[in-house]
Amino acid sequence: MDEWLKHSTEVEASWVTADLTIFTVREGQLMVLLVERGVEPFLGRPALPGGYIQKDETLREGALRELWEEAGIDGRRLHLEQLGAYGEPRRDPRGRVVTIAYLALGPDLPAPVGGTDAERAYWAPVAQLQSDAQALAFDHAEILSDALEEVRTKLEYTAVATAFCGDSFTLSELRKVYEVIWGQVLDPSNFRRKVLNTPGFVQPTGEQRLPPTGRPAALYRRGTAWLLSPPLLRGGQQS
Amino acid sequence: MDEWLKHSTEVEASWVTADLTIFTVREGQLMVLLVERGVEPFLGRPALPGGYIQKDETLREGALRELWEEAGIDGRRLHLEQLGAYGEPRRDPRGRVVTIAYLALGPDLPAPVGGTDAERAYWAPVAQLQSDAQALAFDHAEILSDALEEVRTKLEYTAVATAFCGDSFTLSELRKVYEVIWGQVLDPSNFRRKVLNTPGFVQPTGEQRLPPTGRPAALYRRGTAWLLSPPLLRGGQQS
DNA sequence: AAGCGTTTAAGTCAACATGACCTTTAGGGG
DNA sequence: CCCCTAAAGGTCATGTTGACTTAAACGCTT
Repeated sequence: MDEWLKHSTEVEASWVTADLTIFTVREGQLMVLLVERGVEPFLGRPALPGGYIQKDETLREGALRELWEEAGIDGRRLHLEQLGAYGEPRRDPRGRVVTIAYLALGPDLPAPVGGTDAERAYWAPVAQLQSDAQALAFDHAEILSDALEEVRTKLEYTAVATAFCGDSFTLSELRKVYEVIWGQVLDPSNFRRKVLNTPGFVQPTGEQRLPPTGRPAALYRRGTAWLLSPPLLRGGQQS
Repeated sequence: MDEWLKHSTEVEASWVTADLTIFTVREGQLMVLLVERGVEPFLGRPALPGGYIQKDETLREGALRELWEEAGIDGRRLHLEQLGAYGEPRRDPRGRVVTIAYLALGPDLPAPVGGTDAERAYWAPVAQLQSDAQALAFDHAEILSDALEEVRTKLEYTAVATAFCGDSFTLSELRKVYEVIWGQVLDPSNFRRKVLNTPGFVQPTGEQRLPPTGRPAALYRRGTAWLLSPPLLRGGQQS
């Protein structure tokens, strides 16, 4: 590979990893999947799941493989999108490691199983992590923060909220996703009106679901639209 | 570095590059900066400017350095944001190369000077490139397409349009940015009302500018807000 | 079976935002 | 001095929003 280096000896090979920020809504909270590191550096510290990209896989394939290896989660049914690359020269004490951060979203996911490196995988409430962000390994606190901001924004102008719901869901469940992630209560009636008036956001299945108490709720599945127009803005809704 | 590889011999080091999609508005068109490649592969083919990230620089610093080396443009005054990572295993015939794509925006920029690798740098109209996208080297057509989509969307809900204008600008100039990038004509009066009613989007300088013909236009500079609320949606404006 | 609590569903209304269109203002050039 | 042009500002019918109220449909209790 050395013959490519023409102008500078300052170029060197890097290791490329994929790290995943996996969000789900559980018990009325936004949760993120963390692993307890089983190897140095940051041994024993919580971290986002991730690992090295292999020779013949795409970045996305690598992210999916790490998700499976480290937490036993099949990511093919999750919403998975790239967040961005993080490559500060000293973000990893071992050398130059550039990580490609992925954002994954899913409905209330199964409890993760331990990974191959004897890591322990578990769901952690995001709200609680914000206070002591120092706990996370590498620059994972920054990645998590960016991921959260990304999700909050995307809720407004895409149908990404449906990724947190199952195949069919009630409007209350969908609203709960917005409320948990935005951290604000939304008016049920206005929320319903907006969602139903946004073409392609959701479509009724015709089925119903019985809540623990109260009137049955109609079920919906996600519609064909990804971009919402008009968007669902979190503005000054008070109550 | 080899002691890190525990589970697989399938991991190998990668080369990490930065590629830039630099947009500007010139002559009523959206233009992108291209270079004619001076080395193999894709010798002589147009490509986005870019090159290898060096040992001790951040990804962003590398992007800025390549911009300077390949096109003689000082990017410190440009809006520069990361687009994402592109890492298909065979995107570069020389081996595993992961590129971090950056999006740069600037006001009508000076004609670029040739780069160090005897590349010729020039502005190309984006609209014209869409037709024969095959002309670009590597996966740069895909990167360009993603960059364009990103800019179109960000115009709606951020003040990024001001990055295409100089330090002070008229509302007509700002509107022209939207019209060129969205490819649709906007009503001048309604555009003015929306921009001025969006808190922090622009602020008046008190100065005026004389157009070639017509009434003098008030000058504005960018305001303090980055996110626009309410956003400037491109919906069904007809005329 | 009548009443109650609860949740979904649907309606009301004033305030505000939007798109289409029109009028006025302020320059330069003939 | 009139005309052309572009900026600036106004009008108005139509939609959308947030706050709030009312109706419907279930289980549960009495």
